[in-house]
Amino acid sequence: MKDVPAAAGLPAVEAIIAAVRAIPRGQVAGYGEVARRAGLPGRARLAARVLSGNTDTSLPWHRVLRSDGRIAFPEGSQGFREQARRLRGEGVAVANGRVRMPRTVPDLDAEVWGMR
DNA sequence: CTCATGACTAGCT
DNA sequence: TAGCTAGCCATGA
Repeated sequence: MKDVPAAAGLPAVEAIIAAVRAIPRGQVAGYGEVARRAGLPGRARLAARVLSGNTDTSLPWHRVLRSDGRIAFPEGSQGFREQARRLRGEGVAVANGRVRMPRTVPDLDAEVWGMR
């Protein structure tokens, strides 16, 4: 595992931290999305690295998932269980290692009928 | 510079 | 939905 640059003042890292903090309770976001919001498009892996090195317990890292809505840890690992536990604690449904990602169609009818 | 390693993605089967 | 593959970014040996 590579170490995250200790310099806690790096803009990129801070931006990512801020982006993660910005995720509302009970909601989730992908690594790529977080990176993009931090002004770092295409740096999904950087976001992952930052989280892996993060130690701040107040950081809602558990709200960050992979693009397919799955937890980024290997199933059964401690990190995996911890993340799943925290998510459920916020009312997020976690089934078989994956989370219901906010599909563009929370309501199929509205989408089909062009209502919104 | 090249190679290896990730809490990653997107595309194809 | 599940597997595989190739591409990407950043870091360290």
